[in-house]
Amino acid sequence: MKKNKDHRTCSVGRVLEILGDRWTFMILREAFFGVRYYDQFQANLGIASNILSDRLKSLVKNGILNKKKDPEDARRVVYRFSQKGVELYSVTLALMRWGDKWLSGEEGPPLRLHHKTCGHDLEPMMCCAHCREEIRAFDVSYESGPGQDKSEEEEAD
Amino acid sequence: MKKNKDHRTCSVGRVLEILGDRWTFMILREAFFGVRYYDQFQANLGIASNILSDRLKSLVKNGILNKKKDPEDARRVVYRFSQKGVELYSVTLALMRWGDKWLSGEEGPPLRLHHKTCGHDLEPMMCCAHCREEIRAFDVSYESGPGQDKSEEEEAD
DNA sequence: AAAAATGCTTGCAAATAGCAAGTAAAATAA
DNA sequence: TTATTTTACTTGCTATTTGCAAGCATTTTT
Repeated sequence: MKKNKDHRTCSVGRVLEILGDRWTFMILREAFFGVRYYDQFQANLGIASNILSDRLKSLVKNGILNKKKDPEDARRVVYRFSQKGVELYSVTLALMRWGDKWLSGEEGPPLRLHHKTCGHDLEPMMCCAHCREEIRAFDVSYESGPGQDKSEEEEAD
Repeated sequence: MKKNKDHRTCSVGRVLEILGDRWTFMILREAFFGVRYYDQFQANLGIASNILSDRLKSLVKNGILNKKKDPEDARRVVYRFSQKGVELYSVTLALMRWGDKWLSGEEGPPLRLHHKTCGHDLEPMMCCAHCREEIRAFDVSYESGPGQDKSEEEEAD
């Protein structure tokens, strides 16, 4: 991808530079389902091995996955989430929830989630940490934060 | 992308078939910031015009954006979110929140969000709609749902 | 009537992904 | 102890996708 101008800098652009391709997030999804080894990723996803290798390297480089030798079998390499990586779970849930609602056919969603914490079926929801109300797009306004690049800033439209 | 085997079918794979490329989600981010016209998307993102055209078509085809002529200027085409599309806001927030936390430098996040509903700064959080607790990966368990493809189902690992 | 704005399309070059084969290190089987 | 298999890759080539520059058809402004 050409480096985008990302005029109105926000973190979404930065994240998508790491995760915004056709495979990276699928790899993470597998990892959230417990996959840890190269051959499992390959078998479950049907991804070309050079691409898988490249994406795993990128995820490790970006501190999302940690790579280490399996102490039980030195041929094996174990890929595990770092704290940074495991916190992408909210993105996974947001994607899954939207897909369950809008892309499932008559049959309903392919997977059911259960919230062990409260014992109920899990319906993930993006809420305000302060008031715990569900967040809708038109309830949010934006101001430039401390990390905004002033040289590129412009009026709201 | 080669059609992936998506062995353990879940909605994330379906969603990423629509949104999982280098540009589609950036286009949606711009739309969440109020962009409605072709030339604005192009100027803000620096995307090639053939690719932008292709992605907008795909978003319209998938019912995420609606396309209509601007009644005030017949040259202009207005792209607006459908309900299906606007509900991708939770994904946008999840990405932004993670990027703010993990990819901002010393300076802090580039954008500050304000929750008009409660009047406080917005810290988006993925929570359980039932108990309103924050969801963490290891608090969730999975069962196959009604839409699971039985022919491909396998034991948990 | 001519020029400019807008939203595209087209053709070609460059970058990226996919496929099949090969390799190196470690484990297991003969 | 050697041969075979497993695992995690790499390499070289082909196919697909993206980027760039130019062009085009409406509609609006001058």
